[in-house]
Amino acid sequence: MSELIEKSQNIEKKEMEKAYDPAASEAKWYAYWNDKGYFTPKIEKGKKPWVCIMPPPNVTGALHQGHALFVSIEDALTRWHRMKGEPTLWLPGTDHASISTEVVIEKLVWKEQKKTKNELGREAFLGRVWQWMDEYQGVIRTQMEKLGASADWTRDAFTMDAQRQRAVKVAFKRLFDAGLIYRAARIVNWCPGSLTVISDLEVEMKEEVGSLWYVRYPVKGEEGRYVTVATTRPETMLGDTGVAVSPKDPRYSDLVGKMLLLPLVGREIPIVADDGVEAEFGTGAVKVTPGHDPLDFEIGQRHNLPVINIMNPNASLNENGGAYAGLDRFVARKQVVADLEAQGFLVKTEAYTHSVPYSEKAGVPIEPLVKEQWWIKIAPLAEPALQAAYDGRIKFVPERFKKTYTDWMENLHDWAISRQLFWGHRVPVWFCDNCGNYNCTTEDTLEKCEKCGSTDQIWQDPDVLDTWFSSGMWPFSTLGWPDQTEDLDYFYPGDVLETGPDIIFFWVARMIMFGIFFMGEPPFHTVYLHGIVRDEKGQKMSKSKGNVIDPLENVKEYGSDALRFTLLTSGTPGVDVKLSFTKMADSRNFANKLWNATRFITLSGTDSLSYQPANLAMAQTLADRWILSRYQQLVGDVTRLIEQFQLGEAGRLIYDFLWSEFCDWYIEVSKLRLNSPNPAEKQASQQVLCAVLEGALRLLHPFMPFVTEELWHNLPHEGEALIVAPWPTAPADSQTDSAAVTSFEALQAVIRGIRNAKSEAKVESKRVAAIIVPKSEYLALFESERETIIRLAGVEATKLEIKADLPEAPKQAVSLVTDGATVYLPLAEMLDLEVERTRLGREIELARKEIEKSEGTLSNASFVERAPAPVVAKEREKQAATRERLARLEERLAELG
RNA sequence: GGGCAGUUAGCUCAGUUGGUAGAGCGUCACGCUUACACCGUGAAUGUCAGAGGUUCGAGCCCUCUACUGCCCACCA
Repeated sequence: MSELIEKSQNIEKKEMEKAYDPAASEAKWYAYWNDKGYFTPKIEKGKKPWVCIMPPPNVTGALHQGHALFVSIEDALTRWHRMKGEPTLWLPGTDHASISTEVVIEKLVWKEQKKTKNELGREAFLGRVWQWMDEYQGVIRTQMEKLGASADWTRDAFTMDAQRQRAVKVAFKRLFDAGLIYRAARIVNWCPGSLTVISDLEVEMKEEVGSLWYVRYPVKGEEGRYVTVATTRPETMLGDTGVAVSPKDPRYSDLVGKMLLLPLVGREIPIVADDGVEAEFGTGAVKVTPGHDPLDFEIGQRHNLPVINIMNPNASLNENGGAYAGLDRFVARKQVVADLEAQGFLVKTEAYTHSVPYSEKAGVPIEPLVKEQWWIKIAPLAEPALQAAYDGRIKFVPERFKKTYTDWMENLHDWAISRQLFWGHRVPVWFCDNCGNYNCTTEDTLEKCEKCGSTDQIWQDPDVLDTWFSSGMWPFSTLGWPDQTEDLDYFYPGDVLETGPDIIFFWVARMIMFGIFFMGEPPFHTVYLHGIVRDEKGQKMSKSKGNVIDPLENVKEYGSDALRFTLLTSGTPGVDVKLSFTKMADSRNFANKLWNATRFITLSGTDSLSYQPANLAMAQTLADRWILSRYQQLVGDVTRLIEQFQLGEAGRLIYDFLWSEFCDWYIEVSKLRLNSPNPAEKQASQQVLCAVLEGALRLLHPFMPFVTEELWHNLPHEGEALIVAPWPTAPADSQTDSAAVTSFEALQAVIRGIRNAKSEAKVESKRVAAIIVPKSEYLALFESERETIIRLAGVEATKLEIKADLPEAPKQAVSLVTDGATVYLPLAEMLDLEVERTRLGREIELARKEIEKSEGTLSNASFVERAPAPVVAKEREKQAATRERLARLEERLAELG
C-alpha cells in the first residue's frame, strides 16, 4: 500500500501513457482516498448531514452483480453529496444472515466431518461459523473496495457483533415489556429441511402438477351414505378431526352436526358448517386437518375441533400416523391412497395443477403444523409505518412501489420471530419450569426466576431470532443505539435507503416499523428501489443456470469505472438491467477517450497554467462561448437529474457532452489556436480546454471515480483531490450565450454539409475548393471562422472563398443549402451534372413536403388559436426558413439548366 | 384470483412538463488530419405491440386487447 501512495504523489510529474490502465489507477486512488480519511464525515453541528445506510450483504458468499449495482448507485449518490459539501455518511456493514449461513455451514460441516449440526453440537457448530465468518468478511470488504465504494469503514458494523447483540436484546425486551412480543401456539410454516419455522415471506409457491384425490367418508348411522372430500395431500387425513361444508350449501344442510367415520383410522369426526368453505370447489365438502393446514386450523378453532399432529420434524409420520408411523410423508401418501383404494374409499383421482409451498432456503415443500413460537404483534407497529407512507414522510422512487408497500402493510399478520436454529441472536428469555414464567432479560445469564425465585428449573430458550429482527434495527443499531451516542444524535434519521424491491417487506418495512417504534421517526425519507441485474439474454443470473457474471471479472477486464458506468446508464430507476458486454466495452472506451483527451491537452504544455474555473468571461472565440455555454447547461441538467435520482440520464448527458461536443468539436477546433505562434492565443485556448474538462470531470466523478480522479490531477485544479472538490454550481443565464450556441450550430451545419458532400462525391480524402455564401447575419461569423472551416471540413485553404454575394454561381459544382449559408463545391470534372440535378431535385422535394405539412398545420385555425404562442411562432419561423431554403435550391437547379 | 411493469432502428436501451423519434453496438463507404483504431468522417434503418378515444397536435394522457416478466393470494 505504501508504495501505491508514493506513486500517487508522483502522479502529476509522470507523462501519460498512450492508453488508460484501470487496474493501476484504481488501486492507487482507492488507497489514497482511504488513507486521507475522505470516507469519514466530520460531524459539523451547523450542517445537515447526508446519510445512507448500506444494505448489509450476507456473509454467505462473494459479491454478485446485484451488489455491484447497489454500490454503483449508492456510491454515486454518496460522492455527489460529499462534493456538495455535506457531511456525508455511507455506513457499511454485513449481515449474519441466520438461516442462509446456517445452511451453508451445515453443508460444509457435513463435507468436512460427516456430521450433522446436531451431532456436532451447538457450541462447536457456532465455532465453525465464526471461523468461516472471519474468512469471508474480509473478502466482501475487499470486493467493495474494488468497486470504488467510498463507505466509511471506520463505522463498519456486523449484525452479530457485540454492540448489535446488545441492541437486539434491549429491543426485544422493550417490545416484550410493551406487550408486543408474545408466545403462542399457532399454525406455522415448518421447514423439514432446515428443521425450523420460517416466515410466510420465506415460503415460495411453486406450481406443480399433482393429483386431486376424491375420498368418501361414511356417514355414521346411515348405511350407504357418504360425504366425498377432495384433497391434494391425502396422508393428512390421518389427522382429520372434522369435515366442513359451506353453510349455504343445500346439498349438505341436513348432514351438518352429524358424524362421519374416518376411513383407515375409524375415528368419529363431525360435519361442521363454515364460511371458509367454497361450495363451488371440488365436492363442496372439505376435510379438516387443524394440525396441518392454515385454513383448517382456523376452522378447527371456530368449531373446537382437536388438533392432531401427525408429523415428526423431518416430515415423517409420528405415532399418530398409526400404521403409517415412521414413513416419510410422500411414501405415506402413496400408501394411504393405495389403502383407500383397496378399501373402496377412493372415488376418483384427477390430475391437478396447484401451488405447493416450498422453503425458499432449503428447497423442500414446507409442512404447516402447530407449534409454540414467539410472535410480534404487528398492528401497533404497522399503523404508524403506514401513516408515514400515506403522508409522504417516506417517498418511494419509483413511486409505484409505495403501493406495493402499503398494500402489504395493510394486510399484515403477526410476525413469527423465533427460529429453531443455532446461528443468530438467541432469544433473551428464560423459561421457568417451576412457575411457568417467561423471564426476559438483557443480561447474558439469569440466576433465578424473577417470579418464583427458582434457580435450578430455569433455562434459556434455545431458539434464535429471525434474521430480519436485527436487520430491522440496522439504521440505528449501527449508530450506537441503545446508547445516546453523538453519531445517533447527528446522523439519525438518515436520508436515502437504496435497495432491491425484493426486500421491501423483509427489510424496508421492518426498518420503518422499528425506526418509528424505537426512535420516534422513520429512519429515512426516501426509498430508492433498483432493478435486478440480468444476463445478456435477460435471464436472472443464478449458479444453477451457470450464467453468473462475476463483477470482479468485469472489473479486471474493463475496469471498475466501466462496470459502474454501464450499470448506471443501462436503464432507468427500478427497471431491470441487462448486462451487456458491448456496453461495458463502450464504457471502457469512454474512459480511454477521456484519458486521451486529457493527454492531448496536457501534452500541449499546461503544467504551468493557473487554475481557473469555467466561466464565460474566459471566452475569446465563438467556439469558446459555445462550449462554455454548453458546459453550463450541462451542469444545470446533470444536477437536476441527479436530484431526481435519474442517474442514468445524467450519465448519458455527460457522456454525450464530453465525447460528441467537447472531443469531436471543441478539441478539434482548438487545435488551430494551440498551434498559433501567438502564445497568448495558445494559452487562452488551453485555459478553456482545461476549465471545461476539469468541470466535466467533476460532474462525472460520481459515475467514474477512478479515471476522473486520475485525470483531474493532471489538469490545473484547486484543492487536494477530486473526491472532495466542490460540485459545480450552475450559474444563471449570464453564463450561457445562446446566440453563440446558435451561431456555432450554423457553422457546424455547413461543415457537416461539406463533409457529407465530399463523401457522396467520393472525394473525402482530398481537400476541395469551396465558395460559401452566408446569409448576411452570418457573414462576419464565417469569415472569422475561416480556419475552422478549412480544418474541419477539409477545404483547400487557398481555394476557399467566403462571399456576401455571388453574381454568377459556378456551374460545375455541388451546391449545399443550409439554413445559414449556401455552399458551392466546384468539383469540376468529378461532378456528374445529372447526378447533381437529381440530388437537388430530391432536396427540393423534401423541402416542399415539409412546407406542405407545415402549411397544413398553420392553416388549421384551431391550431393557431389553441396552441401556445411560442409553438405557433416556432412553426412559422421554421416554415419561413424552409421556404427560403427552397428558393435557393430552386434557383440553383435553374442555374444548372 | 388480484396487482404492477415492459412491448421504440438488426441487438441493448434512452426519450424531461403531450409539439412531426435518439444513443451505443452492429452494418455499409471512406480515412493513419501533430490525443485516442478502446479512433475519426459520412451513410442506411423505425405504421414507437394492436385497436379505439381525448386533443389543434400523442411514443408520451384515457379505455380495451395481445404477448412477456415480476409480486401478492388459506380454493381443499
